[in-house]
Amino acid sequence: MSAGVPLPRAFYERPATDVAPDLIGKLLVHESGTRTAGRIVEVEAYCGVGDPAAHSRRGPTARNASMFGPPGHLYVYLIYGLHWCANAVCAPAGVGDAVLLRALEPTHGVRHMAVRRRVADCRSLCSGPAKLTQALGIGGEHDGCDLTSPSGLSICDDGVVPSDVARSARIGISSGTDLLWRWYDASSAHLSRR
DNA sequence: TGCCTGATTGCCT
DNA sequence: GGCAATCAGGCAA
Repeated sequence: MSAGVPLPRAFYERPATDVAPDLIGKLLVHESGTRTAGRIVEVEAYCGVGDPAAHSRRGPTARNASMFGPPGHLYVYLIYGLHWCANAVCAPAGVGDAVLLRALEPTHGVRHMAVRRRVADCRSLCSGPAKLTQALGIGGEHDGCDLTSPSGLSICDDGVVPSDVARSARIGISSGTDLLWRWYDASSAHLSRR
């Protein structure tokens, strides 16, 4: 089963609100001896300075540096002291746009994901932003890695087109909830749903 | 220097 | 449904 080819950097060099809906249906792939991958079924856009809910709203810091770096790279951060979350950096360097990957439908290495997650239910493997990073073995060491290279972490297009993309307000934030910047595949059984 | 909060999850009642 | 786990960034003193 092919995982397709990595998306080119030009794909990411647009506002996060344009990139986010186009990421639904793509594959997040991690080549680390064994391949683990999943189809993206839920994302949220965070738009740099001006977005009250974005980490980048107050400009670059040591933590969010990669969010202000060139597009097509990964921004990984630690939340609540114990959970890693992964974002695809968008727009030209210096803007601070990123798309949070919130849920995947497991496609490759499901058994390996189950071991990392310590759960058997397929729907619990990647149905949340911190769950998918644990399932794919993503951590702080992957902050800033290039998603357009086929080795390591990448986001690929295998030609599959999502059938039913819907949008809503973002989840888990206290401001900016009036913006409909969450996109998801309404036909998927692997959403984070809360 | 110290306190508070957070793009979450999972266990307990 | 409620809440603890656990820590770095951001801001007040």
